Amino acid sequence: MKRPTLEAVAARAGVSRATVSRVVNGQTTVAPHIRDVVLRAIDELGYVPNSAARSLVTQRTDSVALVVSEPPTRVFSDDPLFATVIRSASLELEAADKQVVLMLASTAKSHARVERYIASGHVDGVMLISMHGADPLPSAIARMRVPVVSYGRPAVPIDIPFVDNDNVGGAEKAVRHLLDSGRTRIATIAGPLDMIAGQDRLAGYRNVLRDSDRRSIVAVGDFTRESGAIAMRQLLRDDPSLDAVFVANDLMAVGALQALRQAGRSVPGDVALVGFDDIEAAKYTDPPLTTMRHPVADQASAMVQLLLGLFQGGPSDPVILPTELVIRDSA
Amino acid sequence: MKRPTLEAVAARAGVSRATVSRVVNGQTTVAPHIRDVVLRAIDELGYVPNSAARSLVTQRTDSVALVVSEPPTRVFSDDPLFATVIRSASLELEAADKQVVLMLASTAKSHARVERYIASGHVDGVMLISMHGADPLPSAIARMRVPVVSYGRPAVPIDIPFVDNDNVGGAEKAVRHLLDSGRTRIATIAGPLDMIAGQDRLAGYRNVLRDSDRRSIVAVGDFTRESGAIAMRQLLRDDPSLDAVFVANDLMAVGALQALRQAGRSVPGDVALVGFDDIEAAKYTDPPLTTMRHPVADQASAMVQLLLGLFQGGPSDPVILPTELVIRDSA
DNA sequence: CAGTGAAGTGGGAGCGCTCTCTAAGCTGTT
DNA sequence: AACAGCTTAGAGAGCGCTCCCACTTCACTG
Repeated sequence: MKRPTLEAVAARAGVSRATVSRVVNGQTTVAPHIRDVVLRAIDELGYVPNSAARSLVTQRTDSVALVVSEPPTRVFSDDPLFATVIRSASLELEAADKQVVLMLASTAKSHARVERYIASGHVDGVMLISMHGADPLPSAIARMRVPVVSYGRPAVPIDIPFVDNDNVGGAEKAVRHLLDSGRTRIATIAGPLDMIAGQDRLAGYRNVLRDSDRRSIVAVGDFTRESGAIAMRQLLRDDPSLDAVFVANDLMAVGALQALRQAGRSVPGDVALVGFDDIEAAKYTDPPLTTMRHPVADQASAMVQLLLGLFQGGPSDPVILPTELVIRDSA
Repeated sequence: MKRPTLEAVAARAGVSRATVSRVVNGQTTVAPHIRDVVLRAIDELGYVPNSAARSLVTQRTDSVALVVSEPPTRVFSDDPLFATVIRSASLELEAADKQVVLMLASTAKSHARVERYIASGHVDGVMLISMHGADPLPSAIARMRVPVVSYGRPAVPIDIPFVDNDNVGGAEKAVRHLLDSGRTRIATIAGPLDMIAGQDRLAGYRNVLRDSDRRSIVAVGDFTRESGAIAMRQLLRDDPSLDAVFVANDLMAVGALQALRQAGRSVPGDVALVGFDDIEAAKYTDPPLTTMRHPVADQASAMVQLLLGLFQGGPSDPVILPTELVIRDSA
């Protein structure tokens, strides 16, 4: 009643275990008629290789971990990003015949668990999604002898390969667009500075303003809509004559739009607004939001490809994907 | 340079492999001072048990598969349900020290892959999310000798334990609420009839109308907003004097609301509307939607508990979770 | 003081597989 | 006819672990 083993198949086919193994693993050094006999025996017995036994000897598991090191509520509910990443990565890995083990690492306890799991050789590699600088997990995992890639540049300077979108360049493009359209007092609502996306987008903004000798006007939000509204109100107090704002993500831009309307400023008449991310809602705001689009799904599959490459001794150079200015009505 | 084994720890601690194994697995039949020596050796060597070797002999893997048998785009983008289920199930499994292997099974090819994976003993159990009747995967997996539970009652009559919300009872409650508030011509926009949620909610509607000797007026949608609008227009043509509609999900209800407005009917003045699911958007429609709330996260964790129970010979009785009428302004 | 039993430890088999090494069977060349 | 050189199959070791069983030790009982 228990599952058939290689041994059983070998007995039925009248060959040795080794030969069956060769057939199962697609080796060519088996005579065609023997092959057929073996395949029939496999079929009749419903044989499926035992993965534990196999990986015990091969030292491979054909599965990789997708470690999401963020508070669980944020992960799914608030941010469609994660869903897209998971879906895209899953699909890409499936094509390579690898399994995805999803690990949500929010608490210290689950961190320990993740580390133990990875250390125990359960997975061939790790894909890491961790957005916050204070997160100890990336360094911990990087120390292990297992291929790791990161979704997004790690917030602490550790040497693990990553795939990121060009946050700096994207921000530069956005701000330059505002300059080119004749705006002169350009403020920014930055994201949280413990996140790379927050840092880099602010850096891009500063780069362009510095090059054009303009003063930067900065308020900091935390990537939520509410914080965008609050920051916008603060900017209007700080510099009532501003005529453009680069907002580090669309969610905050939506909040900013709201605050601007309440303050009686028209967009883009009085104030031009450029967001970042091109989320779904950006199309439906009033006016529709000009924003920087970056390819989330592509980034996820690039991450998978990077990891798969690593398995075969491929390069570990970071991959930076371009962003694209989507011009709608707000700027 | 390679990972230390039990043998190495045993040598260092000056004991046998068996003793180290006992310590690692928390058995109590080890003298305290020996225990300490072993623990120190483990720590010094950085020993972590090899999971493949362990599961080869124990026949357990401590991981379970979460198989999502739906088109991949639907899975995440359109429906926050999946995200909630995945999050809730992950959290619950983590507490039980089990891993989640996420498998998206959309194509026939990936079906084969999922079956092979499960058959190969990679996981101790399977949680299945499959909403459509024509899906062959539930039956295929049910045939294997592995504990399986389903999120939602399987659309085909196969004998696998499941956790579902009370779709029939919920629909009954909703329709009864409409009756109780004095409505007399109550129509319904049903969901797709190859889905259990579609079938059951329609059945609940019919039950109540039958008992109160009223004629049922049915249009069928596919759970999308557009289909809700279309169905609503059709209902208005079929029976212009209807004064209430039970809509099988909120997304369609949003569409219906829109169609009613276009047709110049006020809600709830002319037509009362009750939805199902209590999605986020239901709060923000105009008027806010009266709807049936069901506990998605609870359902997911109940599914996990059911599966964990199965591992220990627990009951395989279906679990049905109650739904709750959330009265807002539309009815 | 022998006998019993509990507690603690070690030996060794074996989980199901892969892979190296060896042996056997061919073909083809001189 | 003999042997090199190839292809193909089998034997056997071993991956790292658990767990059964046997053994030793020591306390306690009659």
